[in-house]
Amino acid sequence: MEYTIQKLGNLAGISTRTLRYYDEIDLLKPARKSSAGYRIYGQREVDKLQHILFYRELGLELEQIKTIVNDSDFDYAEALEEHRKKLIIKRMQLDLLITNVEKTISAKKGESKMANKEKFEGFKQKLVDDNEQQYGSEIRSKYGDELVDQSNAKMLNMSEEQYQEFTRLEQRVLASLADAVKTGDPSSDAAQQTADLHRQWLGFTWPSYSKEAHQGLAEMYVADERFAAYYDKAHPGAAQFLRDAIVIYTQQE
Amino acid sequence: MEYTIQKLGNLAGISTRTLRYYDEIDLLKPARKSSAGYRIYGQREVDKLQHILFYRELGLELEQIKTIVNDSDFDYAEALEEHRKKLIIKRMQLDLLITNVEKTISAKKGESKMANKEKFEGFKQKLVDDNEQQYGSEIRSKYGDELVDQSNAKMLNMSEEQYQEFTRLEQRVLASLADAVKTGDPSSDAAQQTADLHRQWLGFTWPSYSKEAHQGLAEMYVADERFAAYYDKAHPGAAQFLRDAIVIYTQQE
DNA sequence: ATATACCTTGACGTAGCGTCAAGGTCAAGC
DNA sequence: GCTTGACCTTGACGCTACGTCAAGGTATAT
Repeated sequence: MEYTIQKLGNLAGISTRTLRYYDEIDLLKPARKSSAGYRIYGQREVDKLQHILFYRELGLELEQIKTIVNDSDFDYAEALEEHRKKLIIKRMQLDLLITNVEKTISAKKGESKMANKEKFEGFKQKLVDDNEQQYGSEIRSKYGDELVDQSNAKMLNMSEEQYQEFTRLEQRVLASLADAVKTGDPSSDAAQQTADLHRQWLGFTWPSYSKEAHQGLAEMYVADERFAAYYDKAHPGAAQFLRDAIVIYTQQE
Repeated sequence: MEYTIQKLGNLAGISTRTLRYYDEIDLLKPARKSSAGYRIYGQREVDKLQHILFYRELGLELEQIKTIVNDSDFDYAEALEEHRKKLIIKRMQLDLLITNVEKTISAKKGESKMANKEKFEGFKQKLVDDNEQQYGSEIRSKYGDELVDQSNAKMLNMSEEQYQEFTRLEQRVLASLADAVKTGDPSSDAAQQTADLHRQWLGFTWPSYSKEAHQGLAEMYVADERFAAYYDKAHPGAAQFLRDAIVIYTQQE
């Protein structure tokens, strides 16, 4: 079986540009070229591409992948181990960043607390009550900060209407999912509509949309039992179905 | 006090190239230029640079920083909040990556080699079968399934005993939570014990422990209804309670 | 006058492609 | 045999935040 560039791209779910780039950097060369100069890929290239994409999924750099897939006796175990360390470090840095950002947020919030006074009225009342009771002042302030932090982030930033729309949308996702799952086909219109509703729903809590993030969340739906349980309530296997639909949704266009 | 480009660079600990770049993108213009065309910065620019570098430290993009430092009445609180969300998402993706890398490592290392090989063979076979038919989104989704299946062997990589302990631990978290919530006090011993169990439970699915991650997850328990529903099954308000307990737990030393 | 320390603009390189642009090729229908 | 449209080619810019030369002008001390 032979493939032109686009056929291989469709098969693997990547763009032709990507394949041309891989050719350019000698990561994946076509088996041969047709008389007209077209790239022709064979079965061996399909197999090799599978390996490449697998390692790409793991976040390895293409240069690394090149050595891994070319030297069959390359110590990929060590390469993966090194990669893991890098990722761990990256995550630690991210954690540091996040705490710094959070500190800044709560610090700035402290200054402008008065401005948002009314918004926080209810929470403040609760805080005061709590304070009166058992928490020591130190814990109280931290706890309070956190509470305000979280509330502000998730709910208080939404207006009442927004919040209602948010929950309504969630219901629609569930209803639509229940409908779609009956078709049994994640690429059906109904399923794709569900995925689109889901994307809209995400818009309420996520700062911006990205296919990658959407797909990443979809993976969590099957990987994490808590998510799975939530969707499977509607219909057994619904989580998996939703995940499939989202994958297709994000890969289109 | 006036500064040439290098003096300012030394003062702030950044390169002259960086300053020239900031000039180029209109992030930080010099106060004036000397007769020979040298960039001359004044005190105002020093101050502004402080702000710029502060936000840079937090990982914001220069474009964002530009709007923040130029519009004095820009809502930087919201910008920071959005930024935080982005970072959290990034962290989730990183976590997913890391677990996948780890799964791959242990799969390649372990004796499950054969199983994996078979899976991979089957995966390749499926590709061949698929291409006999036609190309389209449906196939792409299957392709995705296989990839995920393979890398997603998170549970399969656990031994039977490990898995049983994992589920047992989860039950203990729920039972302990049900107990603790009756005290009504997230700082109570019972609640703190629950948080500790929860940390142990995390150890099964998370490669390494960090307070930030633990706390981040706790926030999700209340922010995301799916998590909340899972814990509230045990007792109404249990999710909020667990989150409070975890916050206290992570803030202790 | 010369050395040297500092300044300028310009331009390429980075990772991994997305996205035109200009132009050749192939199969199908008329 | 011609047109159309789908598919192919190479080439080149764009994206982030600069690092790193390079070629050449300027300030200052000796």
